Amino acid sequence: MNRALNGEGGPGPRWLSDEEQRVWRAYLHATTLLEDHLDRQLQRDAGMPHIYYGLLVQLAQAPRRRKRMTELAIDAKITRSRLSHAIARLEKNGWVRREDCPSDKRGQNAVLTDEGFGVLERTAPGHVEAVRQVMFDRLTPEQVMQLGEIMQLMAEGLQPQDTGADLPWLR
Amino acid sequence: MNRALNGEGGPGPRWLSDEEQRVWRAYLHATTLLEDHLDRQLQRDAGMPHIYYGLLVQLAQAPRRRKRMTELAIDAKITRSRLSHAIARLEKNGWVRREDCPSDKRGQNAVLTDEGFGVLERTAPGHVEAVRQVMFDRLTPEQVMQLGEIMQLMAEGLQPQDTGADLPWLR
DNA sequence: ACCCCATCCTTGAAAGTTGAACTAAATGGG
DNA sequence: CCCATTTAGTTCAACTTTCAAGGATGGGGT
Repeated sequence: MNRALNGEGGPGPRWLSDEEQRVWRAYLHATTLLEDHLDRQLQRDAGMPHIYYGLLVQLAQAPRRRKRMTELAIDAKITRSRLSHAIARLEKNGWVRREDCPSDKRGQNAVLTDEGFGVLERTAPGHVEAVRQVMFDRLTPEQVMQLGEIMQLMAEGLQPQDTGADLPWLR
Repeated sequence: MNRALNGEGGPGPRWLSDEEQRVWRAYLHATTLLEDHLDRQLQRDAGMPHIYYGLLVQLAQAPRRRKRMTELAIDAKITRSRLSHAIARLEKNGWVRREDCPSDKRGQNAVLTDEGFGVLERTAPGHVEAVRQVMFDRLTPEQVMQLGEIMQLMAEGLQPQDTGADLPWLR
């Protein structure tokens, strides 16, 4: 990441060009500021961090406002462990409750309560406005499209996948 | 964020269009996957999370490999409190040490040790490679340029600034 | 000199996250 | 039917982050 660290003469790492460094820094700068901004906005207006809010949104969109824990974890891109803690907290708030899964006795459903839905109804407009102010009100429609494509491409390189090393069926 | 939450008839919140929702989700998806990816990569290869690595990079780039705590906190976009804890941890690792600021007895400099610099030398290539694989190897030069501009614009809407409310000189 | 207040940084407790270990239940081949 | 394996979810300990409070120094006005 830093040219000053380059001190050898081999084929060496492919350092970033000045332009690439500039873009990478802009990316880090913007994404961290935005995440901090949304975390504060939601902590203030909804009493929970962004990721917890996202869990409620997922549940609100799910059929019958409920979802299996593992599925929810995958959709929200968090570990099952983290989800366990998060749901425990949301349960204390009365916004979510747990429910045994009828078809699989190991399973749990997280269910959005009416109170939880109410919180979303009250806070979603402010949240959307915050997102809009930072992203969509500042970009041209063309840039929005470009951003969508770029993020799509980056995500494709990050799909939870094997590293390619040490796969049993390759040994 | 969710049309299903819209239940009133007033002027109402400006919900996101389908296209905007798609882009927003792609953004969240890609940025969280990337941050997780880099955190794991660095935790594995360098024994610290991405943000701590960033602190070492800042110090490596600073004159005499040292920086005032507050300045470092601002550059790394974290609170002073968080920085205090982080530097304490890096100090335990022997990668950073604290130094009283000669000109201001309240001040502290964080100084990158030779060991800390060594860690960077060893791990920077792998980190750059990780960044490259996800971002620069997957985007066209034009997309890289577009991303830079977009991130620049978004950051401008997020500069640590007043909310516009309760400014003393407006009362 | 003195006082007031801003700035610099740290601290401690509470909240959140992580990764590994663990329990329970489902699954599938002998 | 049995046992080994896999899957679902929780729990524990270690670590990180946040928030509010606090101690110390600097600086400007009087």
